[in-house]
Amino acid sequence: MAAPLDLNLLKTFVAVVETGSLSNAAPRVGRSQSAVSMQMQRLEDMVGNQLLVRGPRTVTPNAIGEDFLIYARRLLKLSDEAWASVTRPKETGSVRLGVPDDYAAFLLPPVLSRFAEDHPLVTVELVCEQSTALVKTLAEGRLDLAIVTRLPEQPLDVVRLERFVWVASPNHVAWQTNPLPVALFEPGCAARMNVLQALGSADRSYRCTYSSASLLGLVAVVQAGLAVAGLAQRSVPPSLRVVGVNEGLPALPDLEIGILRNPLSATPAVERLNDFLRRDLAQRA
Amino acid sequence: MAAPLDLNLLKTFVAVVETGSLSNAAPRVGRSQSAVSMQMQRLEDMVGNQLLVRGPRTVTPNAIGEDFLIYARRLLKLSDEAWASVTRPKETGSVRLGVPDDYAAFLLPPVLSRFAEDHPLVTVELVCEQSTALVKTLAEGRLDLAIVTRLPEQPLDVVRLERFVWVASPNHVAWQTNPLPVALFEPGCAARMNVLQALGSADRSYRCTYSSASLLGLVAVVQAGLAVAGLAQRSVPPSLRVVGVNEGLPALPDLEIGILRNPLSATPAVERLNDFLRRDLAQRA
DNA sequence: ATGGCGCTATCAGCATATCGAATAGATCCT
DNA sequence: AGGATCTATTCGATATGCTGATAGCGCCAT
Repeated sequence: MAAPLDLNLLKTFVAVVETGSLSNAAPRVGRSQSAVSMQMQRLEDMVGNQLLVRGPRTVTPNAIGEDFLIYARRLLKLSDEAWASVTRPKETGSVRLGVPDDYAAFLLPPVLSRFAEDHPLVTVELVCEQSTALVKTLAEGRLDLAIVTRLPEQPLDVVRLERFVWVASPNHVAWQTNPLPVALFEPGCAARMNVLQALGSADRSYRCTYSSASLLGLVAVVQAGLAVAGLAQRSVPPSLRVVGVNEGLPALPDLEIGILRNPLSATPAVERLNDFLRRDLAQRA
Repeated sequence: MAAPLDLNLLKTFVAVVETGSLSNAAPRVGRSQSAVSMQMQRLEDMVGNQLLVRGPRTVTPNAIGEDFLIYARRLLKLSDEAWASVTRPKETGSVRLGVPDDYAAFLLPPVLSRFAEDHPLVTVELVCEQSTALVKTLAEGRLDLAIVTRLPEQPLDVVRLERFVWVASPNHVAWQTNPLPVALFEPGCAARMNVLQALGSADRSYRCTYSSASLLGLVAVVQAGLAVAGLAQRSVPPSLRVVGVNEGLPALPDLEIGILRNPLSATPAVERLNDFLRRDLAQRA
């Protein structure tokens, strides 16, 4: 029997093939470009065959490399399964997580998907409300964790800043109307306060044409050209366009995101999700 | 995704479980006992779980270790397949291998099985004859390789020593008969010469009650209690028992095993099998 | 034609991971 | 009690893999 393959080399090989270049694979596997280059050379030396064709702009697998790629993926997957079998978390149970609905729509799905991968036995119940309502629901003990936007003067451990932008319909110029037609989230919402504060500071007169807790309602009004609105940049759907100072609108301050924790919810599952969210949100800031 | 597993550690883990101890696994993976000890510690640290239970004389997997063992074996097998896919030898063709029939019965099957795994496209034709006959067949060009027992004064590169023992029926005491009834292989055979030489040196009178090239014939005579015989220890079937100096029989010298090569057989396939046999026979000495 | 960009390959120096040999400690057996 | 067998640990050597810098090549825009 030959020496077993080095799965780290295989992981890099897969990343190179999937990204199409050594340089782009490097951050993916947490190595420098030169390390990746040498790893691939080493792998080819070990197996005694060329696996990759280096073009001027892209790197592609040759025929042997394509065969090998299938095995590489199978081995890495099986390695993951082996990990899971031996490090299988024993945490079960539910976590009630509160989150504003714009985050539920755009920020959370990949996060929760990754958490579920690592913690297949933990159930996450999602409650979508505005941040102020979440604070209240948590205080009443009906939530374990809540992702919230910080209100002025509210003590909150901020784990992330989120850009906050004006959005308008791509086919209308609602911002040229006076007073400015604005669609706002419910009173008490940090996003609403950000908008009003900016308009107040800029001495810009406005008219509130729509007020709702619903992100989708806001998007519909803006898309119809009836108003502009302030949204977290990450929440901006493709049907709207970002506008700003070029259109004579005042700059909007960033939103500050934090995680609140119910002190009475002390299960390992809550602990895990809390840690996971903290790390993930901070990483992707 | 976690870092991929180190398959070298898994290989060691499998060897430890299969041999039942760290010390016995060490030569199997080509490492010292201390390296094996540290590897297992490292593996357990990495996965965050104990996998092995260390007893005073044996090491066994715990429940988690048994789960992991299954994955370890699958990963190592898949790694072998990946190797084969990328280093698939293109050697095809046949190799005519001559071997004495006691080796054919007991020594060769696992060897050839392993060779076939690594060289699925090579066909091995097996010719079973006594060593002296094999030497002749090879010289006539009808064999490519031959495993033979060295005759006195024969130049042969010995790759292996094989213990040679007296065998008798478990239900009879044929060795107490005078003159000693002996079943022998054909004249010219090294095993036969070993027996006669030992008896001559011990000045023990004997009677040849059976002479044959057939291992099975010898076994039948001995099993019936009609004679004793000298066999390579590895060839001794369960139906016979090993006897020796305790029964008043002279010690038998080891058999010397070597591989002969037809100089005109220079194909890559012959080369491969030759190398493979050399390595394998020497390793299991 | 030239310069800039994007990419891989290579080199030198450094950090660290792994190894073997020696030894300590524990258990078992005679 | 002594010897054998086993695992764990320590220490020093060294092999290995890494990063950062740079050379070389091809492509593209001016």
